[in-house]
Order: sequence, then C-alpha cells, then structure tokens
Amino acid sequence: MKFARPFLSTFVNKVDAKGRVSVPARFRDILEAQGARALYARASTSGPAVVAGGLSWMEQLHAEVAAHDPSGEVHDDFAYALLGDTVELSLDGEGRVGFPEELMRHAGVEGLAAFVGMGAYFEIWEPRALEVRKAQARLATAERRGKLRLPPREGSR
Amino acid sequence: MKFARPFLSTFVNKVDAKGRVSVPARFRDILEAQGARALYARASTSGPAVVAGGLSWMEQLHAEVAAHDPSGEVHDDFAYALLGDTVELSLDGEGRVGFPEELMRHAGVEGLAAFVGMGAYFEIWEPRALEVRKAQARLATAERRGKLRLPPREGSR
DNA sequence: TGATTGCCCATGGTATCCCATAAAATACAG
DNA sequence: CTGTATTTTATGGGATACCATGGGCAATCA
Repeated sequence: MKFARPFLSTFVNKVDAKGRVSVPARFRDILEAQGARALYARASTSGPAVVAGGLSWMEQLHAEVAAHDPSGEVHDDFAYALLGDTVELSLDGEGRVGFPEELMRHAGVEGLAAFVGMGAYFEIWEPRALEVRKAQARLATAERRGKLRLPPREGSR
Repeated sequence: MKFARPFLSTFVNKVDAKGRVSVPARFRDILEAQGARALYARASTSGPAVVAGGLSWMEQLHAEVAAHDPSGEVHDDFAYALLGDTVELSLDGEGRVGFPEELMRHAGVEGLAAFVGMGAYFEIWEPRALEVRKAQARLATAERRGKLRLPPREGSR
C-alpha cells in the first residue's frame, strides 16, 4: 500500500446556522488526493468525538470487514459497527460538510468544531474537550518516555 | 476485482399504507450503478432481518452456488437456501419497493424500516431491533479491535 | 368487479448549489 | 526586509434541486 499524506495538526472552525462546517483546506487536499470530494465519519467508540477519514480509510474498514467469513459472527459484528454506523458526507462547493445531528451530539459540538489530524484519519471534537484530552495525552506520553521535560508549549524545534 | 462503492450507514424510512418503502437515495445510486433499478432480497438466516443487494451481490451468490458440483448435495443446499428464497423487487418511479408480506413479518417491520449498509449488501430491520443488535456489535468490535491484532494472515504491507 | 399492482403527479422539508464578502495567507515589488 | 497586490480560506445567505412521502388513477388478474 502506498503511503498517503497524513492528516496533521488541529483546526477549529465554526458551525454555521445550517449546521455546516468548513473542512480545513489541508484536510480537503488530502481527501481529494484520495479521489473523492467526500469524507466518511462515525462516532468514536472511545470518547466524545467523531472519527473521520477519506476514501483510503474507508476502503481499509471495508477490507477489514470483507476479510472475515461472510457467514460468521465476527463479520457481522464488524459490519454493523464499522459500516452500519459510518456515513458518507460529500463536500459542497466551498469545502463544507453538514454532520448529522446525532454525531454532533455525541461529540458535544455546538458552535465550534475542532479537527485534529491523527495520521491516516482525523477526529472532530468540541474544542475544550479536545484540549483536556490533549493535555492528558502529553502527560502520558512524557511519562512513558521517561523524560518529563516541562511542556514547551508548542514548537518542538 | 474492482472496488465497488459499498453500502454504508443506516437510514430509517416509513412504510406507507400500500406497503411501499423508499430505498435510500444513496443505496439507489449504488444499485443503479450496478446496472438495474432493482434489488434482490431474502430472509436473513442469522436474525430478524431481510438481506438485500444489487446485481453484483446476486452474481456473487450465484457464483457461490455454481462453484459446487451440480450433482452434489452442497450445491442443492446452497441453491435452495440462497437462490430459492430470493426475490427480485423492482423500484418504482420514485425509488420505492414493496416487500413481500412474509419478509416484513420475518423482520418484524411495521411502520418503519431501517436500512443498514453492510458493504457489498445491506439489510432491512425493525429500527429498535437493529439498535439492540448494533449496540452488541459495537461492544464485541471494540473488544476485538482493542485487544487483538489482526491475524498475520495477509501481507498487509 | 373487487382487490392488487404499477405508474404518475403533488408537496413539504431538507440539502445542495451558487454567489458574495471578509479574513488570512502568500506572492511580489521596491 | 517591508509594504502592497493577489490568491486562498472561512463564512453567510438566497435560490434551487432533490428526496421521502402521500394520494389518484389505470391496467391487471383472479
């Protein structure tokens, strides 16, 4: 499998009155490079967030499902959980999408949505909740690596 | 094998007084892309649901049957189970189908029908029953994906 | 002929398309 | 390197097309 350009960094955009959000331009480029002006999204199973990705990400999910015996229970579980709950959202001419009400509620998003790159995919969070999660992640990472330096705020260069 | 657009996500539509249900527009597109304004359906053998798909799915079933020795028992079992109970339903001008009474009863569908995408095919459920099944699938999947790595069968690199 | 099935039109609501504008990023010239 | 021109982004809002749904009517069949 070819190495695809990863989703990186965090962007916070506004959710307008019609429920639309601009997908960050950087992310848009990656999505289109994968061959579609669309993204795929579902509720995260591990937190108040929406997990999303492009065609490649979705094909990977599909492959994961198809790899199991279609008459087996594992196949069905995967299909219900991964495909049955994933929605395809196409971008409008300006690069916006309208997330289903239910997904926004799961993430607790109201006026602002934070897009955070996770490499092969990305997530959408309520901005403050994401900050909390990130702080926790920084701590855990520093501990694991054993070199707990004081948080240098940002640029690590 | 070319990658076909998969059936994704869940849509709940109303069953009208005449027993008609709108097939979700997204699903319709996929069906038509496969070359027919029709779908194929039969009762699920693993739950209170109707299994359905388009031409490609049908061809796949057919191939599965044809792969066995026509004089053998397996061939006949498959044929009776997979082909003998499958009905072809054509969509009306507005993209609706009328499911046979028996299928609806098997799925326990009355006023509302939930279409859930399963990749190469889709299923029709009674909405609440589907929610229950999905909740279970999410649990099972989270456990499987969380604890296990995918079997090192296929070279994933 | 009564019931069923398929075909056609009507409609409210929603999502998409399209244009406009302000803010930000980038390119460019001096 | 600094101020300005040009191009992208993000956002707002009106117009439009599509979708799910309901009902009428004609053809079909028992």
